[in-house]
Amino acid sequence: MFIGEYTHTMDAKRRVSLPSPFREELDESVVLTRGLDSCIFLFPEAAWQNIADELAGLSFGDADARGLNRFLLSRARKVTIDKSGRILVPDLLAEFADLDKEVVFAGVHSRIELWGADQWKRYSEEVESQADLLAQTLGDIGMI
Amino acid sequence: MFIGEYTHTMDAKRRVSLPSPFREELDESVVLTRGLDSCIFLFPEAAWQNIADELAGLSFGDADARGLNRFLLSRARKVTIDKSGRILVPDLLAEFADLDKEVVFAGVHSRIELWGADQWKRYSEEVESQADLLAQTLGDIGMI
DNA sequence: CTAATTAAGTGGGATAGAGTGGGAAAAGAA
DNA sequence: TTCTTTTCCCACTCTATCCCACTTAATTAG
Repeated sequence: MFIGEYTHTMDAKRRVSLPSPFREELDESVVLTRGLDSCIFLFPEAAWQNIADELAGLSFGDADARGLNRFLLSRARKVTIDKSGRILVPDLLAEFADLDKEVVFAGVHSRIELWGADQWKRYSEEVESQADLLAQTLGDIGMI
Repeated sequence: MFIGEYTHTMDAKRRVSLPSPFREELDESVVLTRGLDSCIFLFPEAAWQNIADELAGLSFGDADARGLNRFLLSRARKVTIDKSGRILVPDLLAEFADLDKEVVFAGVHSRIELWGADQWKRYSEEVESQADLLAQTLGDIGMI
């Protein structure tokens, strides 16, 4: 379970350090894939395996299922964590999420999301502006 | 298990490099055959053997089974990976999948699919346009 | 409290390997 | 033979990867 928000810089070689609190829960490789709202999802390898298994269970004969399998699997990448705790962001994904220097790591349940700093800021503001909806949800889950 | 999308160029001799992450999981030869949705399926030799066995087990009297057999088996070709990690795409298959310069390799579970860049782009957009089905499935498989 | 030590985050250089193109030898086809 | 296709080899470019070093912050020792 990943929580917290960290900002790190991606260098010219598209390397970024993983926040050290997250690193402790990860093995030597992780899976990156396209998420929703132009962010990247990062899964521990084991968690990804579960997702892949679910997908494999969809019918091969069904054209929609084939499409989803292609869509979700092809956009994923397994990347290894180097000796100094960094990953190399594949350029297709960096482009998709519009990452440049500043990368925000956000822990969300079983996954970590990678956002470009600008997009993250804009998205956060948008969510905060829907304060009453937020309050409603917090109430529903018994947090306040 | 193959994941990821890679674009490589096929030269005038119809040679294409296999993406190096895939190469690690392959022996010196692979099997190419006609796939569904006008792409080429690439299987590791061992996996192909299982598929061929499965197909052989299908009822011979069933017209659909015979059709599928012919479709998948008749144009299957075993090709060897050369010293620099390339394969030579048989021209019948290249023609079938309408490959020209840009070839997209898509890892989908136990197989790798080869697409012409244009067809891949068109197909991806089509899948992406089904946003509600996509969101539904993401939820179902526990990705979000 | 200060000095020494460790770990985290960042940057750069060097090397090995991936991806690509082309030429020449070898094998078939006409 | 002659022409084409395949196979093998070499070479070039670019990028990923490895290794080392610097900085800052946090931790520990004296």
